[in-house]
Amino acid sequence: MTRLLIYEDNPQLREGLTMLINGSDGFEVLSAFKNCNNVEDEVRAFKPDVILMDIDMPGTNGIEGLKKIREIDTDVKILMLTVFDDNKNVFDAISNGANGYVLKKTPPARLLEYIQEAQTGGAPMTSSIATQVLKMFSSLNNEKGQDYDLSEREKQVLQLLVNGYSYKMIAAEMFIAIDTVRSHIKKIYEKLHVNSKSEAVAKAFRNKIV
Amino acid sequence: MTRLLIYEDNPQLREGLTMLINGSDGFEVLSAFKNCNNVEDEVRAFKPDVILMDIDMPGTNGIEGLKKIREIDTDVKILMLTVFDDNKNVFDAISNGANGYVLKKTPPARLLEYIQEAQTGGAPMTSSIATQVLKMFSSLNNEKGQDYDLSEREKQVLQLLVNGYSYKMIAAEMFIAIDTVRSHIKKIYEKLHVNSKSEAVAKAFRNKIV
DNA sequence: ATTAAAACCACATAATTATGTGATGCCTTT
DNA sequence: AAAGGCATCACATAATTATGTGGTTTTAAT
Repeated sequence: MTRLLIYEDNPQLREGLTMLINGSDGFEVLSAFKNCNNVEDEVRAFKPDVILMDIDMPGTNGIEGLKKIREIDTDVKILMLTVFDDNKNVFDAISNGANGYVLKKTPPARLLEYIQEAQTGGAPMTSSIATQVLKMFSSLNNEKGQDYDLSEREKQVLQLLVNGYSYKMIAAEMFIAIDTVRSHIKKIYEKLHVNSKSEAVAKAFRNKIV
Repeated sequence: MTRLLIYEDNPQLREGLTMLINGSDGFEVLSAFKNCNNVEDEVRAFKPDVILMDIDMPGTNGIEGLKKIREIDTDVKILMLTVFDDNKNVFDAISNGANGYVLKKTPPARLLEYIQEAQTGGAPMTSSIATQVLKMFSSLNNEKGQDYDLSEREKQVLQLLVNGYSYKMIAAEMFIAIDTVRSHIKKIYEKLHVNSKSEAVAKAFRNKIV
């Protein structure tokens, strides 16, 4: 038996969801609330398996509710409900430990499947939401800016700078004179348009050169 | 009519998929191959809507095949097939522009739905795969290590260091004496266990203090 | 063959950074 | 009331870094 709590401000939808779920074998709605004002107490009291959480609610919105719940319970499965596949909310929901993210227009049969999947450790997502997630994901990992035409040797030096090496240590590490290290670094600064070690290090991180 | 290419080294599965899809209204398998050796030519020749790509193939594996295809065609939808929800492959597939990622054990009816969803811009994923993705995602963004008990003022100073400010500039920016800046920085070094500006900057980035 | 870039080295000087030792006032916790 | 952390400032010195000028040699491109 999957035991649920529902948070949804729209009375029709709240009633509809409750009826649908209670009318299905293996599911039971413990209670349904119209806001998240006392979400911590409610979750503690009912100990549900799965929570359906509307994103757009007056007062404490769904993301806030999600955060509150995650502070006191990291296990309960939380399925976010929304009308839009809104980029910002998807990101926030995922970052804060939502287990799934589905559109409200999901057909009832599908929704029950999603609930079940969430309970068994899956991460059900409407495929349009999944698209958003993948886009964010690949953009996060593929934007590795320019490499500023650093030569191999210059990249090595920059890498060592990033690792906190002094000129002297770099010279020893690379078996070259300290003046050569200076030369390389001067060239690196020109190419990166900076004029200090820490700026170079910062730029290296920001542009994922290292 | 959704037109597909299939890449799958296992003859039984290849045949099975072809039969299944060809036997379904609205789907047509243009051709099925046992490896990706000539994937570019084949994609160019057939111009499919969707490609089913097995991950684990001898020779050019599915990830390599994916990369090859994406070099010549960024629009065709590519659905990765795999037996395991293997972390590393999921990551690579997503980073390289796969449109979906489903387990081979997906029931036939579901698979057809997934193909359709992929074609219409969705990102179908077996929910266990989606779980992986969400985990990677939130680990990427939530691991903000310790904050090393930096005071507010120290955080400000560190922030300015990261932005490439010199002591003099920090003093001006914060309306304090340069010696005070030194004090703060000395304390910061102690707390971060470093002893140079660039190490502090690097640590700030690595631990997402800034 | 000439050019250009990269990699290497040297000397010199100015600026910045690192480190130590003190000191004062404020606020919070004990 | 005392203790500790925080924020502020001062003076001094050593070390490191930034910058300029000027080289040689090797390698790759035109």
